[in-house]
Amino acid sequence: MGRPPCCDKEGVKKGPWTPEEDIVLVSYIQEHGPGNWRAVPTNTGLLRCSKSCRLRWTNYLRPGIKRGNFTDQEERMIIHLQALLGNRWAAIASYLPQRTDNDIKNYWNTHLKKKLRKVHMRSNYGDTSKQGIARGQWEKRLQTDIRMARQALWEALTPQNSTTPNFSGCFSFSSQAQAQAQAQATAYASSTENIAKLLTGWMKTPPKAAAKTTPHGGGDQEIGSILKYECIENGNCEKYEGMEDGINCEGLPFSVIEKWLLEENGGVQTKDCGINDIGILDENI
DNA sequence: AAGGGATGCAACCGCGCGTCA
DNA sequence: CTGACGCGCGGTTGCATCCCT
Repeated sequence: MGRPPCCDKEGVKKGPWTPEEDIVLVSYIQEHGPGNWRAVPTNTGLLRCSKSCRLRWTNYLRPGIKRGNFTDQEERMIIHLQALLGNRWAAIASYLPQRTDNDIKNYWNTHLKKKLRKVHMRSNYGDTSKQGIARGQWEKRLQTDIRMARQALWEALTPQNSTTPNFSGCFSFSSQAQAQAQAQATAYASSTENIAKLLTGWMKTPPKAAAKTTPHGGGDQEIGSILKYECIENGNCEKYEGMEDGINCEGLPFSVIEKWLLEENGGVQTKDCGINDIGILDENI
């Protein structure tokens, strides 16, 4: 039953990628654009399966990926989105254009899960007489928020409501959040100097095909992808020209869900609605 | 300084979905 | 209609590094 694995051919290399392989892959994609992964190993001579090539590109070599520590905003956003969407990492990643789904998944599994469990234990065994009231109110509010968000999601995905802003995965943060995110963005680093150099050239002249093909697929993300190139070129990844706070990257007002998700990410306050208050995620921890 | 456990992350695997002949 | 194929996604694994004793 089931399809035979795509990578069980003899002579197919597995394990960590070497800088040389990276360069071959990047050069090929620079020339042909991402996509048609089946053809990549045969055309490049790489002893890797197509899947492996795609994964390496989308999770590591693709320009615009931010590596390094997650910001508080990103962290909270992941927590909110995980509560809302579950383990749909690709969907969550679409809200954090500079992060890959794999990165987010790893971060959740290694950091956030642990953190939330810890916080939850503390709240279970600590003095909850005061917290109980606050938690009850907060949970009520969150439930309402989730209902609204689901409604918004439903509306956004329903064809007749096509005027609703879609989930393009692109936000404009408040100035404080921007400053922080921008500072963090400088943490982007590639695995090797060579690749970084290669990508520098690549980013200066992104091929049309590359902008067309998205890392996660789907029409909405195409926009995010294109804007990513713009932001790389402009050197400003948080806010695009003509964008204002409260306006998404398409120049449309935020949908309910976007507003909700950003409400507490805007640097207004972080005390009450940080992860310390997340208590309904037990099934996911 | 050494070694053993814990941690983080890149990469692999299997499955589902969409497309096309 | 159906089966093959390509791609994307989520879960899992394995290895390198870190940290503690």
